[in-house]
Amino acid sequence: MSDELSSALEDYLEAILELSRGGARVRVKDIAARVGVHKSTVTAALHSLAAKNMVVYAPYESAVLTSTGADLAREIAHRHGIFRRFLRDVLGLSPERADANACRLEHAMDRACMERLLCFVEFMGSAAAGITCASAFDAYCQSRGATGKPPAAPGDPP
Amino acid sequence: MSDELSSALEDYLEAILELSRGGARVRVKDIAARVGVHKSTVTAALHSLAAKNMVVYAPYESAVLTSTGADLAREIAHRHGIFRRFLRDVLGLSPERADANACRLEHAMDRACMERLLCFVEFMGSAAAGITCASAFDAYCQSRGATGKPPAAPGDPP
DNA sequence: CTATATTGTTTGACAGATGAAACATTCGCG
DNA sequence: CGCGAATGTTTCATCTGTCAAACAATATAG
Repeated sequence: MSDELSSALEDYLEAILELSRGGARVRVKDIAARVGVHKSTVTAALHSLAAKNMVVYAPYESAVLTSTGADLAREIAHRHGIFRRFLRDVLGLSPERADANACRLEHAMDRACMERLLCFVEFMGSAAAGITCASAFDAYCQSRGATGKPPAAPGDPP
Repeated sequence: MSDELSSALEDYLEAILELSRGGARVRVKDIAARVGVHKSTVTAALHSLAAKNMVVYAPYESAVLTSTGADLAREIAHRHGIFRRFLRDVLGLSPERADANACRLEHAMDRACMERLLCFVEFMGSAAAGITCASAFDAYCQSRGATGKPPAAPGDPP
């Protein structure tokens, strides 16, 4: 009933946005593959999103984001991108790991924090800080963590 | 069956750890109050945690963390602390907002990322960077966001 | 020591997310 | 067109996490 979507539904919305970028119809099969769930789960999610006016959905037809849905999807993708940049460019993690973590973090931070984080990422990307801080951070990491790269956590992909 | 706990169970574990710091027995009522759920939900969670060997639990008795459970609880609390420091000290958010967000973020980042983030928080807290970067970041925020504090997001507590 | 207040548990209901399998539809080729 | 492959949907079952209310145990005041 609430107007807040669950993480799961946010993921579907994001997937639909990405898949619709190419212009082709958004297939249940492709959403399922992207999110990593069964097709029937996608159908259920589409019903749920339609009930919340996030997509227009009719059986056997391509799901289309409503303007509300598209706005939300863009916001989620935006959050994802901010986290990815932070993890990759500021913390220096691998793109894969940055992305995998961004996928989960994107659902957990409120708007005010996100804005501040975006500011910070941009700040660190600016000439002034980028050079000063980034290299200083790297040196700092070297000085205490041997490689500077985080030690591969047992059981985690590299 | 998996050895990974859900966010919900991680929250209970963390609550039990905090509540047991005082030395007093950990009451279902207090866990419920802290996590913000009904008492019966806590009982169910305790059964679940006991089945995963995270707590030793017998009806009407105080739940006690196993050593595995205590380790995990400490790790979660550690993550919480790292995020809180990052949000408060680096991004400059209010302690309340930092804590509220840390509560959710703590379940979403993998170990390698956390270690790197910890490094970063410590780096930013060190004399070298703390002064240089923090004040530069503040200036940067001022220059683009009017107040430097993120604009109050509609619907969010201040 | 008992009555009462406090605390904890059980039971039953429900919503959300998921998978499997049976079923239905649509698409594309010959 | 018409059949078979690909795609999508329904139905059914399960698992989590949750609450509410009835119930049970414990603790405490008198």
